[in-house]
Amino acid sequence: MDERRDAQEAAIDAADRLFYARGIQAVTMDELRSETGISLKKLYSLFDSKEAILLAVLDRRHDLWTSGIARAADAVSTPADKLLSIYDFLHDWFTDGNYRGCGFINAFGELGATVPAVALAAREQKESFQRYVADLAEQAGAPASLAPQLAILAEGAQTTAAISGSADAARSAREAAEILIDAALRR
Amino acid sequence: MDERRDAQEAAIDAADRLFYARGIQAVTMDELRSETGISLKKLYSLFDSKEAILLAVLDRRHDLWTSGIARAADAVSTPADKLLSIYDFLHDWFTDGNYRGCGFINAFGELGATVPAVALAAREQKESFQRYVADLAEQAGAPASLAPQLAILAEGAQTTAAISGSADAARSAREAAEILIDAALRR
DNA sequence: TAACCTAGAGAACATGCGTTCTCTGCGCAG
DNA sequence: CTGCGCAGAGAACGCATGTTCTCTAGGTTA
Repeated sequence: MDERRDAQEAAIDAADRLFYARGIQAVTMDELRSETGISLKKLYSLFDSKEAILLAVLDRRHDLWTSGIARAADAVSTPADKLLSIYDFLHDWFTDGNYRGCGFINAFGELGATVPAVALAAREQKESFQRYVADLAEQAGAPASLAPQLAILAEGAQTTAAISGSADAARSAREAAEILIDAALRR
Repeated sequence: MDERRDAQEAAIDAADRLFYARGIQAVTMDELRSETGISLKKLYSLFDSKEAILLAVLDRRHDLWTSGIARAADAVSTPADKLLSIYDFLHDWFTDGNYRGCGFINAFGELGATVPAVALAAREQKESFQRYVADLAEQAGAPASLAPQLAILAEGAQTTAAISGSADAARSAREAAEILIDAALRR
């Protein structure tokens, strides 16, 4: 009987879409009900609270991000190319039409100060990404200073693309990353 | 009789502090009243709505940002050093204890999708910064590709510092900027 | 077939919030 | 000194929202 899981997944899916598109507090539980076709009673039997739904959404977003950059990395072979593939992944994301920034940064700005679990989820997501970049940079033989620089480029591209509405930031970040990687390996 | 202006400034000041520290929707008008000592009636005679207060807050934040980076730039002489001074300014900001990310990005994430004026204010702020960087990069004799890269580093440093709670991102961004500027001028 | 039980729908509740309304008290003119 | 007008404080309003409660319908067992 994992129709409970199915219902949870459907709710998380709809919540993710609504929260991301409009902001978390702008989405009411009633809207989530009409969007999913799941009654409020059922929603509250699947999750403890709206906050619990949000945390599940962030969890899933973390998984999607992780598998997305891993898939992009699988398409190339060297560690340096895997690092650069991050910005190609970002470019694809930016151009998908519904892009509105990093969901973790948005959630952090809106609720990070009042809901500690949200701040924690954002921190964990960013730390995990930093580790991913650091691992690849080490494999490429670069000094430890490179990884934070590349991660900052990825973060900056995300917010720049969100506010400008253009995907150009991904290209600029990739160019910058190429130069930084070159410089780090050249020495 | 510019005690009206004074009262407005005081309200904007308190609203900025509260909105920035906790998020906009987390701050009630009643809290703004008790924090400023200005009655609700008076607040609503000074501003049309809570949204109007927020827009005034963003306006002031834009002015403070602009004058802040200008002051940092005044301390050095070459265009390249002025570009690098941006990251020193960021480092000072990150270490001031109450740093919680870029106010425009936070406002954009929370309300950008539902309040068009907020999205507009964020876009204008970022465009203005991009122009500032582009002007300095041109004065330095760098190709047009440099400015977006440096702006992305600044944006990324802001979000990284916000979520990690550390000011290290400013140092990493400055190191990266030095390399990118060098590479852009060398060729 | 009948009694019981479970699960679900959505009405209801309590609270909180942006905004408005009313009443008080002070200053000033006559 | 008295009556008038105005600014301001904060109580009140109406609405929206997260959460809970009740009532119904369908299925299962004896």
